[in-house]
Amino acid sequence: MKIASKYLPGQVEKNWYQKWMDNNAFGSVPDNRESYTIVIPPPNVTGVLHMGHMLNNTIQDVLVRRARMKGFNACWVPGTDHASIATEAKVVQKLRKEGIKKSDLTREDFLKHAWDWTDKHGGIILEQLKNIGASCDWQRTAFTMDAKRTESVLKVFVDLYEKGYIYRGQRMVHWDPEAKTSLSDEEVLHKDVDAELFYVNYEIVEKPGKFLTIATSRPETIMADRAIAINPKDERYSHLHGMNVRIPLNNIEIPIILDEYVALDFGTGCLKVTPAHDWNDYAIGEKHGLEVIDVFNENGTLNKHGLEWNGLDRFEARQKIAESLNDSGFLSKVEKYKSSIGTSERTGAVVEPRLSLQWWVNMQDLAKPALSAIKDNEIRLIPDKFKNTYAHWMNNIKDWCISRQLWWGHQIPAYFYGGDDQFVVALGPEEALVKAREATGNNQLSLSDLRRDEDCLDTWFSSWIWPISVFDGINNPNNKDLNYYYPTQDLVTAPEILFFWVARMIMAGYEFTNVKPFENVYLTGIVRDKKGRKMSKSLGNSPDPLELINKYGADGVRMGMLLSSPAGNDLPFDEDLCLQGRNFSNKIWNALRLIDGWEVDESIEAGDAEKWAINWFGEVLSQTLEDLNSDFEKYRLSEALMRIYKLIWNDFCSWYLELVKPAYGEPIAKDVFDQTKYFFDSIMKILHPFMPFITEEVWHLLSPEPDNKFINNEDWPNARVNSRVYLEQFTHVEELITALRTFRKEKNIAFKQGLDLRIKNDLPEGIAAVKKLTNVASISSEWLDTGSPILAGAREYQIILDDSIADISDEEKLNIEKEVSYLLGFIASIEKKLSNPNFVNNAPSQVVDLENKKIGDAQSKLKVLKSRLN
RNA sequence: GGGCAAUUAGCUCAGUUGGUUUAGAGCAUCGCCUUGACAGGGCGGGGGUCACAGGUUCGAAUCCUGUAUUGCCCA
Repeated sequence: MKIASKYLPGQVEKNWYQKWMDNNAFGSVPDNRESYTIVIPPPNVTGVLHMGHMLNNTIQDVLVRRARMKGFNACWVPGTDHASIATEAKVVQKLRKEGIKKSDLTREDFLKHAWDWTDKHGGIILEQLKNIGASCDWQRTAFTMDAKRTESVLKVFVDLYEKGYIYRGQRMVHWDPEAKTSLSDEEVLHKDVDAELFYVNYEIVEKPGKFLTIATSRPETIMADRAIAINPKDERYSHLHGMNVRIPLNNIEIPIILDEYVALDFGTGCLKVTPAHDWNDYAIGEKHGLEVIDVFNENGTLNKHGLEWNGLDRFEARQKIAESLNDSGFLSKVEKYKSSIGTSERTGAVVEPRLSLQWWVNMQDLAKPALSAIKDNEIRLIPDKFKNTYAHWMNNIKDWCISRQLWWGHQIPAYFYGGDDQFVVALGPEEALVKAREATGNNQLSLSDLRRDEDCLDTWFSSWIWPISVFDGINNPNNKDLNYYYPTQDLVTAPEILFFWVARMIMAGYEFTNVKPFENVYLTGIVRDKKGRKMSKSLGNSPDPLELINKYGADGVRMGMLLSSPAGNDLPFDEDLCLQGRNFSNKIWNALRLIDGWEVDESIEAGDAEKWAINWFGEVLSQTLEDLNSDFEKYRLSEALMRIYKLIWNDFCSWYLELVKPAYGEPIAKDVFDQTKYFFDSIMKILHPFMPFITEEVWHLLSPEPDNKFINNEDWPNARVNSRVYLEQFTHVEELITALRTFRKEKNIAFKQGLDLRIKNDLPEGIAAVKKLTNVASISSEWLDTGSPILAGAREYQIILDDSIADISDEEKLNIEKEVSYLLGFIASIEKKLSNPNFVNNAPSQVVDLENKKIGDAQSKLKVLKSRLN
């Protein structure tokens, strides 16, 4: 068969994925093998594949494929997340473009639009995962808002409510004026910005004409001021204790109060207290019994308290009000200063503190087992540097605000039969009615008297039970799948969602199943561009993974990503790495072409060089397999891949194949050929988790297997030998070969011209290999004074040359002199060490012996080099 | 502002409890070679006072202290 000289991944990859699908190659059902499970971090249902997914899912695929070959019943569960706020924002935006306002729609109509959108765009990302080779069990695909998952979420809500963890409370929350919803603490990102500090004068009521100056960054909220606070220790203001001031613009009188919280050195030392619009002011307000006046509407515009600025956006109002204060003489100055503001993780809007009635989960007790699980290594974090951060967060955990003023999500299963505190929590309306009748004692109550809570749940309230709910373990505890696949083994995700998701899954795992949800958490880094910037749509610096796949093949891109992604470290992505991956595919392809072209002759015997090569490579392979086990144990995937890369490119292609390769036109001995195929087969298996497509293709071409048998179902190769005899011999073989190659180069001797090699001592092991790779024509131990000396390691050789080229050139001389001076320096440094009595007396004897050996070796080298110069 | 981590070759990273030659790998770079697997190749080089300053030790990239820079988390 004639195989193309270049490997073209496009069609090969499509063909194999189709065959894998046709044969349900990744399907898993419980059997008597041990299970290995990964649940996918569900991407947003309407999302498209970006580089972060590419990295994350490639890692999962490597782990799953390897587990499959290691004999586990491996199951990778795919699925998507409804992504409440993100999806709702997208749908609102899309409707706006069509001229439809969300506020004009009923909940039902809006949800219909949202489902249409989901049906249209949903699942695209799962199809894209197939392009990268993801070996998911597609029959288990789940969605956080499908029937089973929805039922699970409601059950969990009811359960936690009945246990007393969930409560309703009027509290300060983070408010996103763009999405018009509350947010959890975790959904708020803090950013440093350049802001302005406005110095505003408030007239002192008891001293007309006298003013008190306060510094504020938010003049638009002054109408809601309910006090001016000063530190009781602040002597500058002690004469004002007990007095009042008048708010500019609305002339309302408010008291001057004393509170230790006020910093003496910030601004003027006077703080305007606006309980409705600042977390700290709220606390001060509660302490001093101040009224809470909210000047904003839910979309961040000013309301009726905003006087003439009623209806104006908060930022515009800030400028206008500052101007107005200035015009009326109340503004004394404006200063620039650095400030930190909270923004919504999803919409980017600046969040407002807002007092409102929300649903909360008390986290104190849930956090306890989750904290000790990580602390006691019952669940491993990889890398473990995140343990501290995790512990810190868990120790300072606050209650979780789970209600969102959104429609796309799981509607809260609470039913009101009266006012805000008259409700029941139930799985459905009928059950709610029973409970409501019980609660009221009114049997006349009907379904139409019940009003379901309008809000829906935080997205993470469905994903925190994901490892359980994908196996339907909430609805059917102890079902066969759950018992078999759960707890799962590895979770692969980004550190950014360690608290959002991972910590909460651990809590949910212990709370709802009494066991941990997974054994290990592998935290990937963030994919960045060459300049170190995070890849994002808005920067336009994120390559499209699918285009990369077109260019380099999925295998090439997978390798590119994995080559430089140690756990927990950011990945500075560089397309050149994919190029390296593509080149590697081509290298493998051409090794196959070489073997494919060999003619086998059963009647010939393997030569010494070939025999030596087979023994040597057998040891290299075994050694690599051992090293790989330890790499995987430590989740050092980049190192594992690099190890395989070097095994294939250097050991297999550059050394082994060159050693067993028959001369042009000559046949190869059958046992050498079979051994070579066996080695090739093994290295394809080892590489398969990383580069699934080319390995599948080559494996099938190497020894035809039926199309419905796949390399991923083969056993992972075992180390066959544990000796290191040939590995040790190789050290000197390599030294000698390199020395001879260098010699040829320096003397400008063509490879075709055979060398006459003289050996001083015994014939080294593996000399046949040296002979073959360096074209040594004759070997003898007859030592001639006229021979050109060669040094390989610490051993001496000679090459006999015609007089015409035997003399050393100036260039050679220069090289030798360089080496001599290096050795002299080296010897001096060791002599210094050895002449130090403290070293000789204190260091262990092996260390001292070693230094003596070093010096001996160096001296004999020096001797040879000097003899060459004469 | 508080906490955590990092700093080793042009780039990305290894370097296990301090001692295996004056620190390794891949990529990049430079030179030479290349009609019988592969220029998407082969061979051979060059390149680092291990961020800086102290300290502990016979011995420090490795341990300690401080400084600087960067990143992440939290407020």
